Amino acid sequence: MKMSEGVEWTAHACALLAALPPGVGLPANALAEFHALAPAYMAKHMQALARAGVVESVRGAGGGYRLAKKPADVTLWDIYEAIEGEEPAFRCSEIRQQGPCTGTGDFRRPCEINAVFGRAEAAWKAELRSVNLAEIVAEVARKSTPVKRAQLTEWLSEKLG
Amino acid sequence: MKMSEGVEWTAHACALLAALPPGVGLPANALAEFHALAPAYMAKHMQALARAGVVESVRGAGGGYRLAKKPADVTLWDIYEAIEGEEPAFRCSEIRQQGPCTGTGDFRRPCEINAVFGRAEAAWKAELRSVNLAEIVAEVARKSTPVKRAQLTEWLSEKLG
DNA sequence: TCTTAATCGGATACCTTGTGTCCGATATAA
DNA sequence: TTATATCGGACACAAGGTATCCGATTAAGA
Repeated sequence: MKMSEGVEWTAHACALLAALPPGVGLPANALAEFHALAPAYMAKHMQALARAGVVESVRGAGGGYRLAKKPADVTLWDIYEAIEGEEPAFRCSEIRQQGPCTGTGDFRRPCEINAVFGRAEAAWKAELRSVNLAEIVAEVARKSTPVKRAQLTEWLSEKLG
Repeated sequence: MKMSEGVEWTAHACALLAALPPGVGLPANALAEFHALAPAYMAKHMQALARAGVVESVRGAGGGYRLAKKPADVTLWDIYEAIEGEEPAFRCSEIRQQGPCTGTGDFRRPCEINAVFGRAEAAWKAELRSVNLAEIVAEVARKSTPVKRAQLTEWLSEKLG
């Protein structure tokens, strides 16, 4: 079971956007360049985030992507869901209702195996919902260094004009 | 992010094996037939379970697959891991170390985004490890009906000779 | 106002991974 | 010893993720 690497890409991109002043954004090209990623593919992923309402897109020169909400209101779950979609990883196809021993066909009680996987995914989702972009930005900043901070300021001033 | 349906197939197959007397097994054909699944594909998945040590295989006439441990000692996580492998769904490729703002190259502190996804997967895994086959069998039996139980007995006596 | 350049958005090709099947290897039972 | 049942891995096929390009749209500047 592999998660799309688009989740990693966009999570880092959103962390960068969350570090900018409110309302300020960056074009997809810059977001890709910041982590040395394929620009066209990053652009595709940012589209998905825009469709999901995590970011807003601004077309034309000087445009780009900016967060659609406050950093504190965007969780890693929002980003995951934007890229991977709403369907759960485990899909119960009710195979218990197939085969020679299905009896009278009364299957109103939920499938136990599906129930367990459902609880597991709920726990997973809860963990992702518990962390928002503001917290991530704060944590990343805490781990940073003066040199890196200076490089970021320099790079941003170049990109934002 | 989609989980292989082999997880669902083998989870149900193991639940069936867990309901049999200790040491007794069934061939892959029978396990597939019980839920009306593709026999060849079910056989392939059972191979993976055997490699992982969840079940034991017995070749030749009268052979098949049987649980390698007591039902209470096999969790849904064991089955998941046998089919999907050990790698986590989220793979951090350390893109934070790429790009124009990587500074001095000091990245001893873990990547925050990776850390959150790691916690989420740990919670997910813990939930799957908390349920074993004995509990599933008991729960399924509780939800069953006299008609189904009779059909199962009939079917098993035919398969086990 | 018009032109130019920048940027997003969807359509398109490619490649990896999961899905599914078949046949040979092996061991049991007769 | 033979025939049969069963596993195990090698082999095709399909789907979804990866990656790119080009047209549509909009802002900035002349």
